[in-house]
Amino acid sequence: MLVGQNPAGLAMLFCPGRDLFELITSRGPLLILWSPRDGPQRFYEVRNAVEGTSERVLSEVLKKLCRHGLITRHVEPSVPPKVSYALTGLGEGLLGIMDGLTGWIGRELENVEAAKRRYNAQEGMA
Amino acid sequence: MLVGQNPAGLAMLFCPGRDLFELITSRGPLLILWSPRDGPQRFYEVRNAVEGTSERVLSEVLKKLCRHGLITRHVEPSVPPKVSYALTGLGEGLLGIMDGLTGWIGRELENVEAAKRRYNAQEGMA
DNA sequence: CTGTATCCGAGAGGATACTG
DNA sequence: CAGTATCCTCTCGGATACAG
Repeated sequence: MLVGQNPAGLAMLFCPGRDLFELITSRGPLLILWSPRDGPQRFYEVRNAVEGTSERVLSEVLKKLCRHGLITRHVEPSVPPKVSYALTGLGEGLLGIMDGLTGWIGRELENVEAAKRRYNAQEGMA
Repeated sequence: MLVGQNPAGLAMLFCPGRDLFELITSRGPLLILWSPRDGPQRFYEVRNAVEGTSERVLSEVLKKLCRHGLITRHVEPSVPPKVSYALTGLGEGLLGIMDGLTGWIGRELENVEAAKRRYNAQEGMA
């Protein structure tokens, strides 16, 4: 089920791409994906960069991102082990798209806030 | 807190725009926003279009979308009442941006799936 | 028809401790 | 250093019943 009579292009989204869509739009992944944007990062670097995400979630998400081919995981067999994560082309592409969204938010935020104020004002009288 | 040392442009996102971002990326809103894309829709029309979202969530989300100025709510004072929801310019703009994302998913989905298969294959041996 | 109120279960995600 | 395991809370979202 889920979205039957909706415009095409959406239907496409909510079946095969559903999984991917949810990955992208959940809280953790975006934040984490942003982290290695300027070059590969070690586990603890990502953790510090994101700050506010537990290690449990972090490793979980990193695994997911790997599995979807958005980042790569490189292990250097030494003691202590060094593991670094880097964006793939796919991941970069996604970030590019998300820039569209963050850009839109940046541009329109003021309008949205204005709308909120108007809405609240209306509520006040009525 | 939340994202301190991250690249600029992100910081912008995760403070004032945070609220808006979360609205956009939660499950209900997107689906619901898509519904009145081809013209105003009544409450039950939206409900039928989305199918899989409870009335509780639906009315809640519609209210939020209203408050953020993404849709308008028009009440026709009759018995029984007729209420219709329509996209605003702001809402249309957002949908336009989201098309970017759905488009990307559409184009790259195959690559993502391929990456998954590769990942799983590697896991098999190792 | 258009909602609001109430209840409830599943799952996301945080904190902490421990292992290779 | 790089995780995994465990526990636990808290919010999201579904189902249902009822009101204007």
